[in-house]
Amino acid sequence: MSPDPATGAPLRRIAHLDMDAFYASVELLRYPQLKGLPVVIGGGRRRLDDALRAKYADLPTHEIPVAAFPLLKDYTGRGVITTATYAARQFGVGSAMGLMKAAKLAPQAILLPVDFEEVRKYSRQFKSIITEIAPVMQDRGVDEVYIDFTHVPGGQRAGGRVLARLIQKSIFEATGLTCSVGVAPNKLLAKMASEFNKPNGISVIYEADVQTRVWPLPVRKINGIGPKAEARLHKLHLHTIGDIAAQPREWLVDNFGKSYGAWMHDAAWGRDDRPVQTESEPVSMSRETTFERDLHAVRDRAELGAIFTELCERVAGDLQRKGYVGKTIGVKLRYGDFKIVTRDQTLPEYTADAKTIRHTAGLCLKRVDLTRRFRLLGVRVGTLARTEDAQTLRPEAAPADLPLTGELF
DNA sequence: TCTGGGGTCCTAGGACCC
DNA sequence: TCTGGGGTCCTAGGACCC
Repeated sequence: MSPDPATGAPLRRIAHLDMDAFYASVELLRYPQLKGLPVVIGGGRRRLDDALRAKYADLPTHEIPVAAFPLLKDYTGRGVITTATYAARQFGVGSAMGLMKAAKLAPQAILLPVDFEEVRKYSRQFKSIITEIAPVMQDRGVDEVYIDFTHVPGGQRAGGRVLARLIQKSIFEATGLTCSVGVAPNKLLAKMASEFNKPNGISVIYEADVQTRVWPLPVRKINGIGPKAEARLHKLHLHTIGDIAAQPREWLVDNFGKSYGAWMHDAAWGRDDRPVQTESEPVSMSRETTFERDLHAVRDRAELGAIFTELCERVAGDLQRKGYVGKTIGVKLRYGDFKIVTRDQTLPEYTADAKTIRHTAGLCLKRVDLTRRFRLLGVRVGTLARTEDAQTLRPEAAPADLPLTGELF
């Protein structure tokens, strides 16, 4: 089953590779004594492990006694789980779950904060191993990629399984990290397939497998069907992907709209011709923060002003470091009831200047209801261009000498 | 003591232009 | 003189993903 017997052209073979419990696995490299134990990564506001590292500064990290690690039950504050080890998942905890809720389910689990530096280091490393073997790779965040196997030597052997194993093995030998791979005719199916055999597994599927291996799955397994669409499908008595595939396209279009309905029909039939894209330009950059307690624009003005300024400075720093400027400045608030509002404003010129961003974001803030307490504040810059391509607003041409710190309005 | 942070894409209405 | 159509930009919200 390598090339198409009719045309002789190679079969399209797309892989999706997903690092297993990536953030947690990276920590286990540093603390191998925690292997097999329930470990949860997340939070990070209280750096419980700072104390740990300070206390055992004279010991290599792998010799720190297990009993010394911070436990989930001792955590207080807002935050969610980024990743849980498979041992921790046994307790019913997993990604995106609130830490306080998780603490009730797995009080004895060890809790470590996210170490972005370390995670990014391993992310770069595993991706460069992949591109050395198979150059057509698309980034999908820190721990996932799509890879086009179609024209890679050996990419057709056993439907891609041989190449998948080579990549898996190369990553493990270089880093000690495992991953799961799905190989399929397209990205949509590859993404599903990579979940079939986790962790450290490989799953190969063909077009002809859609009926037997994909149709029995719940609708949520389609990447792009989230909780809202799932609920609507359930109301229409559609529970499996096969249930969707059995509906006429027009019926789906009538119920879900021209674009989403048609896409859903294609997805249920395993059809997807999106290319693996090796390059992409960012659309926006943002920074946001959730406060330890809900804040009020008037009563907590000084604190909010400082946070606001810092968010603007960080976005500006991100833009400058990465060589971008933007034209649309916006703010985001999340109220105590979790309702989100956004306001934005487009400038006549591009900028990456903290003061200009701060001033414009401040104008946006004036347009939202600030009488209610809120839990999150964010600053966003969109409509980006590379600095060297853009006609930018020079900082000294920005509205001068406005109160830019400690002042929200 | 529910519910992070950084993104993308889509929709939809109004402004504005030809 | 009774109501064109297309196109683009801007803004706000929402779904979804990792």
